[in-house]
Amino acid sequence: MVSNRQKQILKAIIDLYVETAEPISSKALAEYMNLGLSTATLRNEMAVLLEQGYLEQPHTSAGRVPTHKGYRLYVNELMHAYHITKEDTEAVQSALQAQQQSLSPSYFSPPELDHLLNEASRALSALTRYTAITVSTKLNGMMEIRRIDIVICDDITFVFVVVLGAGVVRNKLYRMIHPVPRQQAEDLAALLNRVLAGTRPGEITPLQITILESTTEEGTKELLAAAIDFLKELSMEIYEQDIRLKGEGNLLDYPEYQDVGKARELLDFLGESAATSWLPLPTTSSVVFRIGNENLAKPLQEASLIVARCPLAGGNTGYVGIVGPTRMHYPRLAARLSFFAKGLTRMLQDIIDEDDTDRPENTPPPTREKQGEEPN
Amino acid sequence: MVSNRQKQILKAIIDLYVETAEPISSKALAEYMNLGLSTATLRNEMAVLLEQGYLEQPHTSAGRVPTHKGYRLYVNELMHAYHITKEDTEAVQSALQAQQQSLSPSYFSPPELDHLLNEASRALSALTRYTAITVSTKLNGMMEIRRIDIVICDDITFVFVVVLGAGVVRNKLYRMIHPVPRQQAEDLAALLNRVLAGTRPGEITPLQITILESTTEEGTKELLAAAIDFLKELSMEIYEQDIRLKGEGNLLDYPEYQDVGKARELLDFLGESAATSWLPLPTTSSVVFRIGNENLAKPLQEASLIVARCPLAGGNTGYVGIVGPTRMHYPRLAARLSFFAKGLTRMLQDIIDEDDTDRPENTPPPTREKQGEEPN
DNA sequence: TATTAGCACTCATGCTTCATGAGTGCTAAT
DNA sequence: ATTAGCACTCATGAAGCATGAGTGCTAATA
Repeated sequence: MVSNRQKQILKAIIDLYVETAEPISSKALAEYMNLGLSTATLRNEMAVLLEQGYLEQPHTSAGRVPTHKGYRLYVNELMHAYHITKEDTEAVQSALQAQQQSLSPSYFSPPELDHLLNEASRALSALTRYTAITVSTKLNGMMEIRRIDIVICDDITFVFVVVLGAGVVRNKLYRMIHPVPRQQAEDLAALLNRVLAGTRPGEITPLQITILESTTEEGTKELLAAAIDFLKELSMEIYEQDIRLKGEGNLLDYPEYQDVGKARELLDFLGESAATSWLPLPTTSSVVFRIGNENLAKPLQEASLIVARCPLAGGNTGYVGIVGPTRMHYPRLAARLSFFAKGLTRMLQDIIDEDDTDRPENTPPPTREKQGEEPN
Repeated sequence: MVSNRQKQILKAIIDLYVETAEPISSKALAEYMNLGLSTATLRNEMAVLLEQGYLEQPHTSAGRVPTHKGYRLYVNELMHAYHITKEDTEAVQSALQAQQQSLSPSYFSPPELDHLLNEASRALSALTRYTAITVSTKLNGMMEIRRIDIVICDDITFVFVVVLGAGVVRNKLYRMIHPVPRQQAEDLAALLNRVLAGTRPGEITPLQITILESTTEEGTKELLAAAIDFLKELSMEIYEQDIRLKGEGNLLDYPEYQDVGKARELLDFLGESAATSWLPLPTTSSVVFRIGNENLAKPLQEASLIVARCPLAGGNTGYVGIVGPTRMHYPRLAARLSFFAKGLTRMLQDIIDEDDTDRPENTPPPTREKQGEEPN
């Protein structure tokens, strides 16, 4: 049981500790809280919190430091909503706008998205002074195939080109063993369009495959197999995540990582890990925290993660987050992160909208439901 | 003037210092060199080298440490060629082969090259225990255009697809203000092929542009402008460099970067710098060194760079290198780097060759001169 | 003339000691 | 339930000191 007053004390300790990075004494706390309470009373309460595992002592005659459990209680119940300042707003917006300008309005390709998110990471790490993480799927699973084409290089070399929604284009070159006559390749392209246009790569049905296979003449079986291979690869990409880290050096600013050994351990882990297994991905629009030993990975045991969801074009989801020592200003960072994620979403939405507004009549209508939002 | 014996002493000091990371005393030197010379003699010689600026003393009663000037003399004149060990060879080869397997034989696209070089950087940093750098141009300037196609999405939306040598494909989506009839777009694609196939993107002549413009009818002027814009963008990419860094954390292993401030300065610089302005790019096949204060960038003043050239497909050039404290084993690292670069070149050459051997008859013959090498 | 033995001098390093004071836990008074 | 008071703990930093590795210089030696 934690009394209300104890919670207030815990909150004050954490707020103060986050600021000073030094163990909090009963005296400092009394001054900071400015209630009518004496240090002795606070010491008693602190002793209870210590007993319950919300605080710990570096050594007998030192102040108290929050434990991971303490931080957890803090983010769950105690922290105030942080109202981002005008400076925050402006910093985020100017950072995003700088990126937006570099995007040509009529064009949006995966490497460009990659570059954009790279820059966004950079901006985020500069903004928060922590190491920034962004995650996105390689391919947006909600985009349907608009068009498939086969570029014929020679009679055994073909490039499949798939144009998806929002101007995303993917291609892959295949080389056949047996030559394929030009006409047959063109026929196959037409067939692929007929059968697959309007479908999402992840949602191609066995029925469609069957139709393709049964309609295809003998000479293009190999080419069709290549096409199916390509589409399968595309559909895999929907589940592959791109992860980017920026501002690793920021960690070295914090007293927690003055020990080079600690810093190296974490930096190595972050550098090696292409996987997102250690990253909590929030399923709602709220920010998620993973504090200290809540992390399974050893190098993260003394670190915290804050991650926000960031809806990208057409129902796809990206994530932005930060890593740092457990002693971080959770409410402020959560607010900034959330604001940043929203800004990024809006910005990408703008681009997509621009691309989708004048959807032509001769392409199949989108099957997806639009979210009910006011048009821009 | 530096006598021969002084050079030998300098060499020994550097070799020993690289190993121990501690100032070298006359006694340690005498033991290490094992000539019949007394410590007093060595001290005299060391005093001369100190005077000449090849050595310095941390404090009066301490051993000697090589200066940047000392290292420079060392790499220029003193160091022995290092013969890489069997372990080195095997490590490099297994690292490269691991990558090679992940490449599908018939397919080679820019993101895949990017991924490959990323992995190569990783392998290099693991191999050398330094921070690895790889540089490549975004587009190989020697590849000629094999085919241009226009994928028609609707009457105002078009995707240009350019297939270059070695299976590299680029595309870009454009949106017109005025609709373009299907037939006209197809005509333009045919025209573009006729005029530009076989040309390198960087070598499109004003004459070719003129031909295109004069042949094009009024309705496709806008589309042609888009095409030219795209080609211009491609030709720009030839001069844009992609730079990748891996293993930043390795730096923290060295005593030189135990000071977090120093480490942060360098890591920040490396993380920020997308530019290659600070990286020496060798013009010959030999390895280039940039030692300590030979670097203009302040954060690199205490660091050294070693860079090897790495010819990529078709006359294009990439670079691989490492960064670390000035105290590094120059001959060994140079040898490893050089070997690594050669391995990478050979591996990419294999892929390209495989792609070029069966060059079809119906594409124009290459205009480039082949280097006189035995076929694989 | 080149080398070396000898010696005084320097100075980083690590150890101990010591004083300081911030901070605690506990007890008894309010 | 709160608090004043007090003895106790212990990190911190300064000061002093011994140690010894390493030097520069001089004079002897080959």
